[in-house]
Amino acid sequence: MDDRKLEVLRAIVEDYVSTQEPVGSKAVAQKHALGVSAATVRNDMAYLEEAGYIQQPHTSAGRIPTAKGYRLFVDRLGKIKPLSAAERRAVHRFLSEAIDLDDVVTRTVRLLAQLTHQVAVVQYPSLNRSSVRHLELVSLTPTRLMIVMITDTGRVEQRYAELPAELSEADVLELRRLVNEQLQGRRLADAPRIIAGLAALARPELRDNASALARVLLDTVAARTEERVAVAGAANLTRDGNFFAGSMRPILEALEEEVVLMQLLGRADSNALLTVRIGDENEIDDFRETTVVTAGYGPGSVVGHMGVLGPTRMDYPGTIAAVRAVARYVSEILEQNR
Amino acid sequence: MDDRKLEVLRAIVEDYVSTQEPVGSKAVAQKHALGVSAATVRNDMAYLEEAGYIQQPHTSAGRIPTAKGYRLFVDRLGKIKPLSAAERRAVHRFLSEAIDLDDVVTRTVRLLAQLTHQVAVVQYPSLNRSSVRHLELVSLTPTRLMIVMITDTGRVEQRYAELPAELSEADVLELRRLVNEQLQGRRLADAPRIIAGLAALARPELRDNASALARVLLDTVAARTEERVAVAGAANLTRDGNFFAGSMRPILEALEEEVVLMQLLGRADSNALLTVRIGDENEIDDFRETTVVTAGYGPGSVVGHMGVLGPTRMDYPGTIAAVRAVARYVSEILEQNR
DNA sequence: GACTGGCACTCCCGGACTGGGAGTGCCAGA
DNA sequence: TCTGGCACTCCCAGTCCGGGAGTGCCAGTC
Repeated sequence: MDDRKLEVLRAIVEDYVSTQEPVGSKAVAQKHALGVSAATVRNDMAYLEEAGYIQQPHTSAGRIPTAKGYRLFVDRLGKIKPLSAAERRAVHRFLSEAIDLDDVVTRTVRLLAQLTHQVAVVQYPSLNRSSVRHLELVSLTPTRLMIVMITDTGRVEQRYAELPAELSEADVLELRRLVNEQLQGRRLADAPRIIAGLAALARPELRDNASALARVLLDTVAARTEERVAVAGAANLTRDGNFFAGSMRPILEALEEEVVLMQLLGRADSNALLTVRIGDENEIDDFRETTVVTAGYGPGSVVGHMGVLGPTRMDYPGTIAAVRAVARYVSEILEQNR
Repeated sequence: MDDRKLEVLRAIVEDYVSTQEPVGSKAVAQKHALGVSAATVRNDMAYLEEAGYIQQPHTSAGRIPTAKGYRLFVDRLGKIKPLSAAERRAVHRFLSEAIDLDDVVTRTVRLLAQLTHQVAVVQYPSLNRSSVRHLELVSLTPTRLMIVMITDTGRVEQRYAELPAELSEADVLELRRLVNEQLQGRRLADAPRIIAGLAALARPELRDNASALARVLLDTVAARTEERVAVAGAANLTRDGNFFAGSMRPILEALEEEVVLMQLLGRADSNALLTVRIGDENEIDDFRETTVVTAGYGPGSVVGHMGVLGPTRMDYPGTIAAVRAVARYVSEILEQNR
């Protein structure tokens, strides 16, 4: 495939993204200074269509890119356009004002939605990849205990335990020391094993209570592996003709299904810094017309993913740059708060 | 206004809600067994239109209710239809499986959306109306302190404080005792006053650190009066012809603006068990075509509001029943966890 | 006086039709 | 290999039109 054909493809992608209308040979020849006539462009277009990069909505209409065409564009043609200095400053300031983890995530997801004009999705730092920073036990009544777990990524989980026997304040102190000794600094993925042996380490008189506590702890670290995600920018779905009414419904529904969102984010290859899945590269049926751009973030290692979701016809260079920049800033912030 | 006219209005509201189409005199006379002819119904309709309860989209079309008409329907004609026993059981089971406050709110908002087929909104228990159950101080480094505040409604807030001087473990214990002594059981609304006097109560050597801590505490209880809300069921906006594309955008946008949502929920008269605001009774422009049904909830006193939001053309008896029932169950659950 | 059947009238809605325009494919010539 | 020309295709928006649903009013009946 020669260079000019690639240029024609680039022209089609760029024009179609900005106008949302099939682009014809004449427009390409004129606006993009290829130095050839419309007829020549037509020949190239015929080739590109044959090869599956573009298609015609109907005879005698202009061409629009296929998923395969976008893929080629992203891989070989799109030069990522970095954020402006002003944008970078704004991102930085907005994120550094966050007061806690919840706030970081909320701000991040809004920022992404605003920068990209798409729907943004941010996964909370995964519990599995976090470690225990501190466990707090608070005695509510002699037989009722509140457990608060704080992770190094700033997540706070709380649970209640009903105890089989009464517990004195001194007992609570002892249990608190025990669980912290055993669990502090440990990765949550390793926690279940440790918790299993916990009761055996307590004084015999405390053993019943300790195992009740262990059961709840186990639930805290394991069962709630279900991950949380934040979403923003749903209104962007209605942007110009982003989605025609018909295909909007299932997407709005999916946005409220953690499972689906996690699939979209998680399928991202964790090794890659940034993943772009275009159209039917998403294996979920409702997202055949959708592109998902995701990036991992975290202090050092990846503890979660974030991304945006929009029509395949999106501004790839801009979107990719925004997602990458925001993921980096968030990682920095988590690093600082470590 | 005689009884038959009211019956005609009821027929129009009910038919229009279920068919979404202007209803004509013939349909009313036939289906609703009023024992009179279509011509008579026409006379009544002319009266109802004159009085502002119904209107004609255009000459020679059927009638649709106005906001005033819905209002009359809700106030005088709608007999609330209670949930079925099966529904009640399902609600109860689903909510009682919640593991913490976050989970209660998440489940509640989904449940409401599903029961009513509308957009549901649930406010987290207001910090202002909660009291402090426990304050936990965790020393991260000698000059960095994590503060975790737990309220009696189960909310957990965390903050970090940078300290002017180093703090020993014993000092942390002392401060923890001090702040808990002073604040435990106090309502958050009263907390700022108490916190202001906090530093003065500490040992002179701890005073600088205590006031740094106090500043952060103040921020925790006061600044974050900004309330949180959960939303679900946005996909229901696309239901049949619920909202025409044009009016959907601003509503999706509003759903991501806490401020607007709080306005919608909060304007609810706190004394009323249940509030229905129809069409232009909402003072927000984008919600002129929208009805909001809200209820307060809480253990004993009201600590937050929940509700649903949909087109004025909604199933009032069913929606009202659902909101009321869910609010009651949630209140019960909070009562139990107190 | 309240109700009813009849009737003329209004207006929306969907389908059929049409002309213009944008874009294509192909071909012959440079 | 590229280009200008040309016939062809098909969408789109506008117009026109008939059917149908619903109304308002009126004169007649109980």
